[in-house]
Amino acid sequence: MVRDMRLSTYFLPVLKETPNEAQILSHRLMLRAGMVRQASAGIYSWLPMGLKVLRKIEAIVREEQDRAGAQELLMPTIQSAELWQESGRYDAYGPEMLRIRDRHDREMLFGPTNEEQITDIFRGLAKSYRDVPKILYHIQWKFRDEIRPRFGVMRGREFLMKDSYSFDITADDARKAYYKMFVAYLRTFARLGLKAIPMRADTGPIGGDLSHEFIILAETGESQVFCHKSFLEMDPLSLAADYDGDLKPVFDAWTHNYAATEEMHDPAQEAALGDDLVTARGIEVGHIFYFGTKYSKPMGATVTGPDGQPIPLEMGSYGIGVSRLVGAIIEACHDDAGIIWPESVAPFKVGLVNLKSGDAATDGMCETLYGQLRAAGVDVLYDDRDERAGSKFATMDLIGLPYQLVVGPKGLKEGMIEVKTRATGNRETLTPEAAVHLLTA
RNA sequence: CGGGGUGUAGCUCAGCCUGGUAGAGCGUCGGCUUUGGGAGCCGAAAGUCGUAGGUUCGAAUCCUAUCACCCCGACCA
Repeated sequence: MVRDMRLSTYFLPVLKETPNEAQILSHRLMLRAGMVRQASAGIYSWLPMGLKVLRKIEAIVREEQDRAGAQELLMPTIQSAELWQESGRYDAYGPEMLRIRDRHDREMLFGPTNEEQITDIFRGLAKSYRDVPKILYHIQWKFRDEIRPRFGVMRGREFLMKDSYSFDITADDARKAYYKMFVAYLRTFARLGLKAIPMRADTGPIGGDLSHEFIILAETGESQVFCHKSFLEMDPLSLAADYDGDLKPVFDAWTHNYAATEEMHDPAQEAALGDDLVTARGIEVGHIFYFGTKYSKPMGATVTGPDGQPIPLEMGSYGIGVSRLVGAIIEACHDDAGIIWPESVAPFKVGLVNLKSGDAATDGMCETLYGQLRAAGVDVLYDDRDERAGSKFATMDLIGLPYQLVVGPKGLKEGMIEVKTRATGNRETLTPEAAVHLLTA
């Protein structure tokens, strides 16, 4: 834990007014809460509190990938054009790819994704059918030179993405890898405090039925989505995910009901659902594909089979927009006063509000509580500034920490302090001991 | 890339039409008073008016070019 988290010294440049550059809500709140600063169109610097949230999301994504048996590595942001020429995508990608020349005039690019890179790694180092199955992933910055970046970090040009790649020798095994990632995604988004619904996605020229977008529901979502209402009741964390077992039943349970994005929807099926149909706005936060030998064949990625013959690798790729999730979570979790962080990704669990900085009694009590909570491993942001109460409350509501621990002279006279739950607005008057107990439980 | 819009103090904006050498609120800094939901008073610092040309005695203001950013569309984790 960082040594000291006092607002008097923490770099949290909150804005009272909304900068003109931001239109969408999450973008406004991120700027106002001092989380990011735009560097140029679609490119952002992450300020301390924004980075803290980004890291928390990243950690959850990583834990769930690891749990599913994926192994983390790290590939570079800058790639050689040669690999992309091999797969045929160097020309296909178009101006969305940021192309760079190094001092020797060699063609390079800032990676928009890493299929070629991972295929190159795997073909060079994995030689036998015994080297599969494998799922490899990394969490790395990508660049896509979008025609029109917008919505703040939700559609930036530079973005942090988790991308996994699976390697198998049969389509059947590849499907098992797909199920693992499918389940890992359900768990990941649920842990992030989101209701994510897998929806059939367009597989493009590759064909097949194995591609899903994970869409979270938010009123300000970018696209229209349709699904059976049963999805709203399903809880991914309640199911036991045995990654060594058969995950097909889980996959089936989550895919047999109707769910579709605007591009894929089917009015006939929707009409048949009747009252069970939910129409909502959604934000795509993950996308998984099975694409077979699309890259392994042109790039010559094979392993030697039991019979001594080369087998082209069956592959899939699985993406999560990590930086996009920061904005997406805010879109799904906010009110008029500001952000309401799910506890799992909150930059701090508790905001300690000293209502009368400079008063011996409140200062003393705050120091005591601050020390006790930190000793118990609770992430606390202590507002020790010499500001008025109203301003402190407004700041706390804006930055959306799950709990506000309010210490003022009035309450202290009675030996009491207050705990406010940001999500519900509920306030409880408690003794300091009870409050600490509540927040460390 | 097509269409629309905006660039003036850290932020939100006024001033531009009708040219005369830059303002307000918030924030910041100092002081006093306040102290349970973005307080009040006094004082201060802070802007090559996006940039470059042009017109003019004189340009934030008029003209031209250019850059940046935002919105709608096509495209996307």
